[in-house]
Amino acid sequence: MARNVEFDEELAISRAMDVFWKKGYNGTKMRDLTEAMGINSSSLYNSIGDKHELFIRCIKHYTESRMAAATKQLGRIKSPLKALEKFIQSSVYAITNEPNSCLAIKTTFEIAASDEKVQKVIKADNKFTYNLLIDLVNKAIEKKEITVSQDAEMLTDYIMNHFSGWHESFIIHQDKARIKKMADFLLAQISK
Amino acid sequence: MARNVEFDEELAISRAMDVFWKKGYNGTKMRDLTEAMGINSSSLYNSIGDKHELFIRCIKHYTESRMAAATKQLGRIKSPLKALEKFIQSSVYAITNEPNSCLAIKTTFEIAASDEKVQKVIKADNKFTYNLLIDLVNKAIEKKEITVSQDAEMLTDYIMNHFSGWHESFIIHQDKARIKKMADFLLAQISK
DNA sequence: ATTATTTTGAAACATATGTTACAGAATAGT
DNA sequence: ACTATTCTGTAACATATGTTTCAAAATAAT
Repeated sequence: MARNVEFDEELAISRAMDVFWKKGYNGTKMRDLTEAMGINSSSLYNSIGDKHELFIRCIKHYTESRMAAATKQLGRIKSPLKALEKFIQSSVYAITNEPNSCLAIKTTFEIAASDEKVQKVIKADNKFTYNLLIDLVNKAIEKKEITVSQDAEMLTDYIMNHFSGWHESFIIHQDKARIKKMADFLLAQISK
Repeated sequence: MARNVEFDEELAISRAMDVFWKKGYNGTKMRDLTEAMGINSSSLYNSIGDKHELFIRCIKHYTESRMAAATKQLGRIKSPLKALEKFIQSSVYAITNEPNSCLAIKTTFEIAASDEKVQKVIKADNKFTYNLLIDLVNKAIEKKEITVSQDAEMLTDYIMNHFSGWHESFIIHQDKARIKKMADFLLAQISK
């Protein structure tokens, strides 16, 4: 028996996410957010909550979108090693072509250590990727597509942990070729 | 013909560094800094400058200390591969025992992409480590201690780029064993 | 059409924040 | 001891910042 929300909440979250992505949590001001979202702060507080709650929504949006994309992309690939390759190559593409480095990694280094709620979202995202990859690694080991190590857990960690270094490298050098060479070497290492 | 500065500037910088290290650039307030440094803002502005200049001094202090420590530690080791091992093991120790993750990496992800002066310091630090390591890698390749690849530049990048992933992992899981296993695997990979 | 309820916009609020002003204290060189 | 100069502490300043207030607008259900 009353008025409905006027703005598209998902679109607004996505716009806010872009601001946080570029400026970080502490670097983003409420006025940056309301301007980008195209709504007034009273509407924001009324429908979503304060800055921190909005940030949580934004990083959830970010991580959930990535999860959906990864699941979709890897689903149809039969060879587990080929799927791993695809995942790594997609990461390289994102790292070297997106305007900002990964929001999850930036958030991890900026505030995850001191913000429990944020850490929970980051952990969930990490766990998802870990589960996705360890499944592939296990299958690849079974099929003898991977023989470099039998320790699937370590190997999954090992693979995953390359991405933030690649982001770091790209922030510093903006050199796509360097990232590609490292990725090729990683792939060569695990493909034997 | 006048009064001298009362406080120990290097000590004050070191105290300020600890605050930035823990809270990040945007998360640190001037009053956090003056309190930790034990001086008031007029002395700070009078002797060092504004927040940004102080930050530059702090990250320079951080990176220069690390450079000195690395040079000192690796100088006496004869085998280049052993020196690489030592560097990696020292990094693992720092990552899993220091109260905050690397200030240079945190800074890279927080503001290096949008702050030229900061980026310059970060680049210099990166270049120093790169030069230190590529020298070892080249010598190790010459001595046939490393045979996994002949591309010293790529291999140096490859080794260096593990550290931020290990930091990320430790922030998320606080599990020393996971970092150690990855480091051991990396060492096994390059030691053949 | 009325009503009860919710959303929205403009403005304001309380506090935080980076920085400066200035008077007095301190001191290196004379 | 004097003096010119610099440093220090207190307080304040101007603006930024996260959040709230409240009246008016909108609308779903009756």
